[in-house]
Amino acid sequence: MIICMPAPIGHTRAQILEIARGLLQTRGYSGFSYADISRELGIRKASIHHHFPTKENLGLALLDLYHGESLEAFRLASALPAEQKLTAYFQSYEQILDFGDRICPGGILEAELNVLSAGIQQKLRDMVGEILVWLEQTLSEARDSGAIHFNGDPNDQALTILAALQGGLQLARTFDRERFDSIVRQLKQSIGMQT
Amino acid sequence: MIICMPAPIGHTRAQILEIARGLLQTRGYSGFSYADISRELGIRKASIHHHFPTKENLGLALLDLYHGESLEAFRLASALPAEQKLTAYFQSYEQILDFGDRICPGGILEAELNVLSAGIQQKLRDMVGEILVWLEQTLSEARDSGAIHFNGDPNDQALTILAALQGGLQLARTFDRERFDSIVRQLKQSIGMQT
DNA sequence: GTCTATATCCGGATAGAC
DNA sequence: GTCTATCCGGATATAGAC
Repeated sequence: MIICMPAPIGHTRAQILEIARGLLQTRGYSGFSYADISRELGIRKASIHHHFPTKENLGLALLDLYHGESLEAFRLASALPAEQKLTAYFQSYEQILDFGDRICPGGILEAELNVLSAGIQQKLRDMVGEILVWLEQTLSEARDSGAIHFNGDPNDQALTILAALQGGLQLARTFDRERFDSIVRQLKQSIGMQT
Repeated sequence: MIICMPAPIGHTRAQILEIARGLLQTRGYSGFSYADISRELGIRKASIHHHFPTKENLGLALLDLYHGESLEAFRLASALPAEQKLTAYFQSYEQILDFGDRICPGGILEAELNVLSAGIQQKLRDMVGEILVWLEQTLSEARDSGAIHFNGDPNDQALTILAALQGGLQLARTFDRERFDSIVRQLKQSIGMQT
């Protein structure tokens, strides 16, 4: 006897977020629509509005998702020595390229900043700000332990690395993946990290 | 006796391009419309279509404008010693921030790559590709002359610097200008360039 | 070169039946 | 939770008068 399996609670919501994430990272915030999600998921636009009444709701939920994943990654890395934390950090950007046409969500939202609602802008700032703090602390920690070497302010280093990775993904998609590998190689070398 | 002064030939066209440039760099390609230009310039949308029949025409013309300015900057710098060429290059990014809310056109178009027509994508690649070649050559030249010092491939350095400046403008607009100054300081230090 | 007027399409959003 | 149907506004684009 076969019992009809109801979809898990929140399953559709999660699917919408997964599809929207891909669209955001490939086409940008103003570059995707409810119709795009509808087509990919096979349900009507109105059904998507049931889960996310407005596009701003959807955008904020996406940022919550990214933020949660970011915190989880920091938690998982927290037990590792600082140098391995940095390795994992670089890898997280490399993985974005494995999905083909994606770039990092922070980069695309920063590029579109002025067309985003104030609420989304603020969440973006909060999230990227946290990543910068984590990176700065991790760079300090790694330098103190002797695992890496650089002169100057760890804050400057963190900003430069984040900016270069973010811009690097954009360049890689415009040209080819090798350009991103070059940038990672160069960044690691500049802080004396073995590749 | 006052004679009515006709607008110079091509004057309106130039004004449209100037306004569109500002809109592109603040709101992105899909973030601005003919209505925005119409409002700022004080002529009707249909009149703008007379000068640029389609938005793709306008986008291509903007890229031609940027490309021409880039070539002119290289020409002007060509007589300078390599270190001063690099100084001028960094300054050209700093100047973008003086306009307030702008970021670099290459960065924003790369972020929006997948919503651009094939023609615009190609022109973008051509232009950014030329800048990367110029930067790589200038870095080699400056290193050979002893003005700067770095290990590794000048191609990797050029990519990293371009990516960091591009990403740096996006970060600066999201947070504050000081972050961009930090990145420039860090980049200069990493190639042993005095600030 | 600029205008009015209009066509067409698309995006976000809502009402109400099932 | 999903559907059909519909609204509204905005965006690109065209026709044709001045």
